[in-house]
Amino acid sequence: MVSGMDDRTTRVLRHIVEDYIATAEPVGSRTISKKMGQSLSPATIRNIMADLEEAGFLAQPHTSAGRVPTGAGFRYYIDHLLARQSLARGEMDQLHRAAGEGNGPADELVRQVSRLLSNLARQASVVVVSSPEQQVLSSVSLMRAGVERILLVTVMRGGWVQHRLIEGEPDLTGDELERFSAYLNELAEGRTLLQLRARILDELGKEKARYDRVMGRALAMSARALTDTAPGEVFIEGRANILEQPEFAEDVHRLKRILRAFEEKSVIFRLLDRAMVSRAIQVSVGLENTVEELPDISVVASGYRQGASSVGSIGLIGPVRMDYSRVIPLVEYAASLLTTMFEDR
Amino acid sequence: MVSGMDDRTTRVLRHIVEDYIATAEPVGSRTISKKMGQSLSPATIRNIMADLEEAGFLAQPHTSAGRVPTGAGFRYYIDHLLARQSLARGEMDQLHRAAGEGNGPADELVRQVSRLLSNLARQASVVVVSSPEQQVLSSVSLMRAGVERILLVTVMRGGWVQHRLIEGEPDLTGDELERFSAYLNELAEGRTLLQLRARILDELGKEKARYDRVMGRALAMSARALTDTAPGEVFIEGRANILEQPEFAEDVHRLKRILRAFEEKSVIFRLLDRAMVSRAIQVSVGLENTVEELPDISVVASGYRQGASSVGSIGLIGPVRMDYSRVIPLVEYAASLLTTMFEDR
DNA sequence: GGTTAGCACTCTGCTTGCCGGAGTGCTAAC
DNA sequence: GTTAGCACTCCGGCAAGCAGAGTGCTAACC
Repeated sequence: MVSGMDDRTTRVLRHIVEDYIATAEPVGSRTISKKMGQSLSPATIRNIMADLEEAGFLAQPHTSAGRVPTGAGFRYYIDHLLARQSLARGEMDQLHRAAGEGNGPADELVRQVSRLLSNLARQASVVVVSSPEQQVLSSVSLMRAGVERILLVTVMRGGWVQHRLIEGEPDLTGDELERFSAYLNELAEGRTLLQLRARILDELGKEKARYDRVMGRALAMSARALTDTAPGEVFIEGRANILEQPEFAEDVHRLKRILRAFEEKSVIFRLLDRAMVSRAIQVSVGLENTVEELPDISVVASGYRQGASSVGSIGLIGPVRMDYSRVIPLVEYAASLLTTMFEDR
Repeated sequence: MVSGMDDRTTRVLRHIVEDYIATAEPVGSRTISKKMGQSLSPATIRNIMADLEEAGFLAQPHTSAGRVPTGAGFRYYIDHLLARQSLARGEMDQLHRAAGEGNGPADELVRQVSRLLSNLARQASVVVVSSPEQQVLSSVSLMRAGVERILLVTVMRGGWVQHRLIEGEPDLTGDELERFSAYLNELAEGRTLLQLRARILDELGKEKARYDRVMGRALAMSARALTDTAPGEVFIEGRANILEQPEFAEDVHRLKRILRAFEEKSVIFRLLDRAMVSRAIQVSVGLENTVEELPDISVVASGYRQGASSVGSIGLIGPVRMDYSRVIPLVEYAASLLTTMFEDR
């Protein structure tokens, strides 16, 4: 039945969804009839609407209101009926420029792009960066950070920087730190964080035999620091855009739920993780998304890569009633932009 | 006139403000009469209220509503009538524990404390960290960060870590980087970022004479990197608490304004900078605060120090109707906690 | 002379009832 | 299969009415 809808029916569905996206109001048969050039009368449209409602694509808020697309309606629209708008030249340029301005470390880059994406789409934008464990190291350094405190700084190939504090470690001299940093760098050469850890543990066995006390201690300490894994990062920009959407502006409760979610990294991770693994853009509509607390929002997200491996994803979070035809190309472009930016890093 | 208010009048004002803080509703003469143990009849209270209104401390939303404190009313209350609640043992412990958990670099510490402060106060919490230029360096390191990219990492005494990317610099060998890092560290010893910059420029002259090309280039590069100053940081936690307050939950426009402000670092800086320089806690009520876009919010903030110098401030942002008796000690305690935490770093 | 009881007055918020508009579903005719 | 016509439903807005809360004023009280 679903796949068996005839062309006319799907055209009606498309118009309903698009009108609803534009107005946020239930749409009636009259409106659609006009929109379709009066080739069909309102009465006919009503019949078709009844069919669509039966099939689960539309719903009526109450007897004599117009129809509103259901989650399934949106889903069908996105999968089969969506006519993508191509990006305006200007928007592409803006995004490019934003990426250019993010010329600090990787997080700056990502933040700039996210911020602009959020502005262009008038939605809240989210970027997640997966834990960099699988990424290849560019360099490592041990730095003094106060009394009995040492900072282990790791820089990944893409430009991600992390630091972990090692506390309560009796002071090493500057020389020793330098010597050991150099040594660590050798070990790290071309390896991922994970591999480095293994390598260190390996080395630790040998080193012990060689009775170099300082080296031994330093190795043990690094191994320890590299064990508590950093969880990855989340950047959210344009939260205020949420209020641009009438569905949130009116309902304080929903608003509170979504703002709370923004404060929980783990929730955001769960929302975007599907996009992270897949290569194509992901659109989760309402109940489909994996987070029980937020059954009434949509997430449009796409992973970005560095070389062959996915390192994170970028996307938009908003009401189910989103302008997908515009928003999907935007997110795709932003993701591909990040991918190319990371390419030559 | 202001200072000439008799005891009875100020007691009435106090009760009105406190009742209003508790209920967010205009308060009437009857309520106050009861609250004061019926020692005065509602009619008398009404006379006093009329006086207070004339003096500018109260206002009436409309003829037959109760009274609401004005900004001036709150100000007077805070300055003269406030009975501070002492913190509950449990709250102090919680804050302590949060500080203990923030055992990563300084930003972790600050973020944890801010987050808990926000929870305890049920308001949005903000921390600003002033630009670390004036802080004393603990160590410096140059790290490879990809092709023709070098990362300059600086660690301050308090545990603040910064990194700047230097781009388009022809590659130095690992050895050269290490050698130069060591050299930079020597120069940095006990100096602030600002002083280091001066020292480098100084050295640059001499070095040129010595014809060490690598050192010269490295010095020039570092000087360049240290010139574009990082602006300091802002952490905001508990945004969702804003919605706990009826004054914001009802008025979408105000809500939007404040959420937008949260996305602009510079606005937050302006809001908290008075607290940063002063040593005592600062309470700005409504129109008093320096940011035109937000005339109807209050900021309670206090600077925290590291040793003798102020390095930032922590505070709460919320409606003018805040529970100051509770919130002021909380902020004070949080600030002093940060100060002591940074003491032994 | 300050304090208070009493009272008329005002304003809000809630409820009720009513009406027009929008939209539907059904039926019968095309 | 399509459509015109019509009865029906529901919402939103508006006005009227009413109870409740609170005030200001006046006159009496201690």
